[in-house]
Amino acid sequence: MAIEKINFEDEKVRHDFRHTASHVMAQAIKHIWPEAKLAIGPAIENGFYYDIDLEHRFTEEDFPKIQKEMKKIVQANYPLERFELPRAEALKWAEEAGEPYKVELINDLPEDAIISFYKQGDFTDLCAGPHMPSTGYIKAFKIMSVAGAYWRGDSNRQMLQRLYATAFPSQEELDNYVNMLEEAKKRDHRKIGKEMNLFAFRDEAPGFPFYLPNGMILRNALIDFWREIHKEWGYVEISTPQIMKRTLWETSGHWDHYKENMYTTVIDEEDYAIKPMNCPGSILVYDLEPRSYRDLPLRYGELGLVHRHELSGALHGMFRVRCFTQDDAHILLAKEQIKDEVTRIAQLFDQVYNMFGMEYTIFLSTMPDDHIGSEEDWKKAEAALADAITSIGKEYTINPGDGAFYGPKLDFQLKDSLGRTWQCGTIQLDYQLPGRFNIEYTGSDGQKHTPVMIHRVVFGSIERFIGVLTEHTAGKFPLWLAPVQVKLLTVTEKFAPFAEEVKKKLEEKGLRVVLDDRNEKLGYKLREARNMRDNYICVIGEQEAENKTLSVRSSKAGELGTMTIDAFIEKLLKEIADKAN
RNA sequence: GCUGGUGUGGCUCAACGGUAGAGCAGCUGAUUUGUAAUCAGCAGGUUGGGGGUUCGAUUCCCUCCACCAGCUCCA
Repeated sequence: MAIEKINFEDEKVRHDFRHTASHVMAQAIKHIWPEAKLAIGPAIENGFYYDIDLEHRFTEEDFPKIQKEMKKIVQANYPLERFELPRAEALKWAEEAGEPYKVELINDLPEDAIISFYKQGDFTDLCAGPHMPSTGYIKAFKIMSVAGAYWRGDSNRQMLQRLYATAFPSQEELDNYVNMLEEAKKRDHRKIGKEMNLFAFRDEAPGFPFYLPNGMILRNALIDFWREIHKEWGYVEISTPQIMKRTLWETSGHWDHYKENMYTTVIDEEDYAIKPMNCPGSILVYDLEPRSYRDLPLRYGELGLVHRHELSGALHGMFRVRCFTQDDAHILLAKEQIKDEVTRIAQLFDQVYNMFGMEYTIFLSTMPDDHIGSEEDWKKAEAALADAITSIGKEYTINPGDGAFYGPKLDFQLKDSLGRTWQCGTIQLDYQLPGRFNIEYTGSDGQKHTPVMIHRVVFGSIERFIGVLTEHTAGKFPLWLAPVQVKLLTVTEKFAPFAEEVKKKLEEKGLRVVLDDRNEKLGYKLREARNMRDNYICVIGEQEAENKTLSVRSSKAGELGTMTIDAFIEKLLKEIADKAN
């Protein structure tokens, strides 16, 4: 069977290709361990996997053996033959093949379903398809890892083991992919955070980050910017308590719906909870005085520190922590104002994300099955969100039924420099909370009305955003965020006095400068500064001291040659003012 | 929380039943150096915590903790 050229750019082709590869892996496994019970083997974003029972425990040592067998199957170039069976016969097949998971899958198919199989050589698998015409297409593949997974994604059901792998039409493409993974590993924010002294974790506080001096500079710069831009867009800033009474959380519904994730305490024999979300606090502030339609929309910004008891296995550096600061805002407004307000928020988001040089995609999550409120209100709200996005010329993808029980939402996924995506911003409409707290405003008609609430975050959380930025920039932060903006290196100790002078001059302009005048060779100090990703490195020696200049090197642009101190300052101040990447 | 893996000085790693070793970082001394590691010396560890097996445990077993890869969940 001839192998034709395929268009791997096409998502559908990629899917069929990797789906076929998963069958090749399954066949190889059955060759080596005929007793292995197969569950499912779908194509995923960067490859494919197959879930298998725990009878034979796979380890990395098995990978070469499986890959060798896969190679044989690929070389045999078996055609993939599709055939269909009626339900009873399909069940008989699965039982005779000794595949209990397949039996369950067939049983769960609708009565009238067409049950299809794919056969390649001596291996047949239940599968909807489609596939490549033959196994020979799978030129390059690699088993990546083995991990646990629940049967049918249900944590109450038995554990299976999942073999992750990837496949490409050529060895070169596989190599590129593996290189990308290595690059991603080098950018791991946990590693960079340690190297650059940004943040730390300790066994004494799992999931609770410590900010180190350098990380604090970055964090504060980010927060200063956040305050600036929110002031521009008409927000006022508030701060609400960390700990509030149980009764409040009962009113808000968190005590019923979110208790597992809440830290609680007892004060004077009364139950209290540490806030997992900021919204009830904002409501209490709103409710301090009577409100008029003239006050709306009322935009309460809050850098709220929240605590959530996340499962220990879910913790992941700064991406997933147990206490974090949301760059939150709660906007109280009239129903009619939703579209305009969401448009404004989306514009603010756009401004922020563009500034960091990050592209993003928007998802609209619609009404879930367990929703509250009328279907009509939901439809209107979803339409308002959708309109807001199209009105600023953006597109969105619908995630059906993925909204929160209290309202639909827009999620903003940022794309980093390696093409990975991160959920950061979200805009959630909430029809529920204002009613639960009985807050209202007086309309122009003199009647009382219940406002709608919008919850929204731009960064998501300061912690996650710092993690994303670290990986996006590989630690070479934009100058305005960089902990060390300028590192001065003396060639010998003789030039320390001039270096001190330079340092003072730069610091007077508000620049963050570190002077390294240790008695070490220049190459040594330079290497250290580069490893620390210090933004601008200036060498100060005989030449420079004599001419009052600096020899400048940028971590992003490389050697910049010699320039006067004033020219250097001007360049940096402009870069900071522009918030350039 | 579940499955699997890992845990050795500040960092990166070695030894794997028989008194724990290296490089870097640190300290001291010499060197005064021009764009990615100058040389020498010194110091630093009850091998994550607890328990067990053994004449003897970093090594084997149990348990707890933390981390890593996933699952589930999510900012």
